Amino acid sequence: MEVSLRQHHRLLEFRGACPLSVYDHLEFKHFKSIVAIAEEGTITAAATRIPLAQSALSRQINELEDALHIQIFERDRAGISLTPAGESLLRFARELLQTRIDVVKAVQAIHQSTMRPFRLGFTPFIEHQVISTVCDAYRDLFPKGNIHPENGDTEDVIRRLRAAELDAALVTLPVLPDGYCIQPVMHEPLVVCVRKDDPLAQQDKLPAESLNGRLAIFSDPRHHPRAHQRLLEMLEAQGINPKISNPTFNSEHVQWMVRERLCIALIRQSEALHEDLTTRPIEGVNWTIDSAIAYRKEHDQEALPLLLRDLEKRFSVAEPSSPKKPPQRVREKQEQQRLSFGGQNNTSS
Amino acid sequence: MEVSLRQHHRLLEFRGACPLSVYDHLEFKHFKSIVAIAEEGTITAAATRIPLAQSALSRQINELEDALHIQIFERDRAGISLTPAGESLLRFARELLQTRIDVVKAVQAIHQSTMRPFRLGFTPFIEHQVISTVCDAYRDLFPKGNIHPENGDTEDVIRRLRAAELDAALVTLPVLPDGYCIQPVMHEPLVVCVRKDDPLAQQDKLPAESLNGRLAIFSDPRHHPRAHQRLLEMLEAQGINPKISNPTFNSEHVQWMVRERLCIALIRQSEALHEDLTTRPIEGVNWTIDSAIAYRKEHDQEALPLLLRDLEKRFSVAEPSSPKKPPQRVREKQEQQRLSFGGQNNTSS
DNA sequence: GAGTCCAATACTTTATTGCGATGGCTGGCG
DNA sequence: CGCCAGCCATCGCAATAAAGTATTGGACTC
Repeated sequence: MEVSLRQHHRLLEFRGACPLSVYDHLEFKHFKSIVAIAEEGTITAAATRIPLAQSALSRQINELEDALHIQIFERDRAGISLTPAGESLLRFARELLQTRIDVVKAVQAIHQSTMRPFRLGFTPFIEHQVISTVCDAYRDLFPKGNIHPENGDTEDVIRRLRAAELDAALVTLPVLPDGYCIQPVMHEPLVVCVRKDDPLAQQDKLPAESLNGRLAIFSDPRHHPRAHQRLLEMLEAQGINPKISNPTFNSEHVQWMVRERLCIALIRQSEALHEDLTTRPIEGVNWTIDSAIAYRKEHDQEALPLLLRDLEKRFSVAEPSSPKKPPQRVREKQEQQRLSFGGQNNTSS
Repeated sequence: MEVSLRQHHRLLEFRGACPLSVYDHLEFKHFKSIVAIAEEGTITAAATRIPLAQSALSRQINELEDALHIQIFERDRAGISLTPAGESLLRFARELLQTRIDVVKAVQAIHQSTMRPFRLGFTPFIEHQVISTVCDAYRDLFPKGNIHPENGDTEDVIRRLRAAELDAALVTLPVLPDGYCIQPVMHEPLVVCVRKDDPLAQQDKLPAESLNGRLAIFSDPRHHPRAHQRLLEMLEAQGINPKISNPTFNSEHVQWMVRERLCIALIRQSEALHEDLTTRPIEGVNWTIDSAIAYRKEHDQEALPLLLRDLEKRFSVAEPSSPKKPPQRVREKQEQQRLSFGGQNNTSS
């Protein structure tokens, strides 16, 4: 019986499974050693920090270099320094060590209480597609986790974020980066919406002065005071005196106002337009609506670091002005998904 | 002497350094065990695959769960299954194990021959900003590495990629995904460039039929035969009969032709325009120029997997139609870099 | 109720790692 | 010039951790 077991081991070593390989000689403890030596400058100093005996650390690194056939350090008098290979390895060592911490924290959180729900605030100005991308990312990372999106005005969302009633919030800039961090996710140009038969539509870019007295703004000071104020400042800097309309986030409403020749308005470039309307950029300026995810630096949501890391990938494949299609990964060989010059999808409604 | 050393150890355990922590109980070998158990369904089967004794594996997992205070597996009759926490952990385990392999391969390559240069092909249609982003990513990952960008026509670049004379290539789609893989990096809408005083400029979206007989194309069959053919097909599908001009990639040249009323032309939406010109989308279609990085599946460039991984992050922060600014990471609290509604940068030349 | 399959446990054996000591090397300093 | 100090590599030995062997006990099947 015991003989047959041992034979199995032998046999399996030659199967395609995943038996011993060179890579197995590299463990997280080696990463820690490498980081410590690189930071301390000597094996001796690093050893006291690990903590470990100097001899043990020296041996550990030598055996690693031997197993991997990589010379990580250059030993010369009075110390030890990184080789080019070691410098790259150091970079990855730091990254992976941090990832390990994030993973453990997140998985611990899932275990305790099957993970408390992730409370994601968002403001009315955030596009739905952005919210769903964030939710998808979360569910992909934590299949059994719960994510609770809740909307609210910017100040309200920020206040709740700061009060730890939210774990993260999707907001549009500008916001005061006070007590929390932000990571941008999308930038979208702002353009002027006019009737197609408006004289302004003749021009390709609208001079700022041509908007004076006609441009209405619909942003609500209560929904996002800083953005509202910033918008007024920017308009003033361009010599534009806007009409302050009743606030609304309803794009249909805004477009109706423009169609009725009551005003012209600023809208997102990607907004679906009524057929009587068109958009024009403003000459000499480059205003955008910037969406970002905000979170407390001292957060207690263990899922957050991994989610942020994943979002960096999600908001990938820069795709100007067509906010559809979740990020597609075409890594290994497969049907080429998108033949360019391809879709006949109508972008307008 | 020996006493003082040991005292140092004691002291340092309480410093902020990086002494023993919970996370250190999780090593790569645990990841391997978790993956094996999850895939095999029983500890016994997984143990023969690792290879390891069943008892050892059982203990290893139990001790890990104990140290991390995470229940990874659910033991019931007839086997073992993942808890929700375990499912998430499994995901990260696979990812990190692959990363470890990629890291070791890349660093080994740096060591041997101080890493052979990374030969990156690109075609004339690739925006310079894309190339520089890729080069930046490479240099960031491998400070001592060399990257050699070389340009060429699409077929030439693809041929050299297939012949292993290039390690990767930035190309515009479509290309036959034959023997190599592609990973998209950017999509850019194609629009029609017309004079501002052209009657067509009155319209907001140009009906396909209005282009018939006027649209000239400048794509070179030699530079990219498939894209050329695809473009012709797409035009034909819309009933557009194009004028075939002498091929050129010089945007100034194309714009000059349009300014001289010789034709109208398809250009990238983000192209800098002469002041007499403007652009209009074509109604009912959504043509884009798709940039992608192509590489052999059986590549021998060890830097490639890590570069691809990093590029997923680099081409981040979807930023419609303003191809500037390398990706900025605003992770930890710092000056909020971009106040929205912010720049007064002129996008046109 | 015997057979089977599986995880967990007890105990033994092996491997790893740690420690202290030593030697070689280099650079600084008297 | 030579001595000392600092550093890394190596060695022998001891402690610890991990793996292996054998066994137990539970649960399901027939």
